[in-house]
Amino acid sequence: MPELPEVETIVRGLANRVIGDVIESVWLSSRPEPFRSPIAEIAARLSHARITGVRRKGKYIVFELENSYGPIRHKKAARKACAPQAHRIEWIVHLGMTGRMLICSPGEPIERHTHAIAKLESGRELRFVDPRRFGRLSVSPQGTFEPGGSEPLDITLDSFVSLFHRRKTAIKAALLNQKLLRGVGNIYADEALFRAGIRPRRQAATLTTRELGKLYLSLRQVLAEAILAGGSSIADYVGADGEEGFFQAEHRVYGRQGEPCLVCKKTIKRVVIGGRSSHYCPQCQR
DNA sequence: ACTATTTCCTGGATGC
DNA sequence: TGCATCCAGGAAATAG
Repeated sequence: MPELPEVETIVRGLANRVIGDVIESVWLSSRPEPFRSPIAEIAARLSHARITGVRRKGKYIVFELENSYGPIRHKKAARKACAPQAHRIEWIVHLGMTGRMLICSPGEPIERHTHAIAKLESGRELRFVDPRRFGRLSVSPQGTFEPGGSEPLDITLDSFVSLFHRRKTAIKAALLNQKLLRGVGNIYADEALFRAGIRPRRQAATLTTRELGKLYLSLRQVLAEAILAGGSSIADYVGADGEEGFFQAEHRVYGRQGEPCLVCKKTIKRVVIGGRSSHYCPQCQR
């Protein structure tokens, strides 16, 4: 499941290979689930667009595009604001659980569950494949796409503390809430809580400032380490190049229920919080 | 304004 | 072997 470090890895891989390339044509599947903009609009905006950048926002991949058509005309909003940057748009992709953005040569067989193919001038193809169709794909005028929440690697300690210190929910649920922090998913929430010595069920508001400080550092540390390792690859996830990250070897609690804690040897537990499996050490986490 | 629950999806694992 | 059932989970929608 691609979370912040995986998406960051994918984005870096994509940026190296598609920036400057031009989308010649686009094919979109007739299954509408992944598409969050009208199919005709996606096709029109992507076709003949030059890819000028690829960025990550939370768990979203943002392709920055320049095309020769006019601005996207959304109902009433931003009509005047569009004028000066009329040709700049963003192609937004969320990989959901099982989504992958592949760079392929045209001869490669089309995988089952391929929902979008962008043919590039360089002769390669960008393919969006997603068996479970939890992934999302849309286009929007540049600068208008703004998922809620703060980037965990940019937020200050003070802002981080103020996000959580009054929350009534379990800290695990709060970490997964994308309106607070964006990009943190199940794996890194569990790993950060383990490193901080905090049980996932603890109500956020009961955490001391000291504990929140520890969590802040733990989260940033685990995300940074995972990015350096190229992300985790579990079952469905493979990077843009098709290579796998290797951070999963560093997981200390995620998926290790029943196994001994690497620190104290107590058995790692698995519980469900807010419908999400949560893994923790009953000895090291309080 | 929050919080909790449900929904969407398929393939792999499990059990009989 | 075959078939049914369960489970994984991000985020939007819905309900409380």
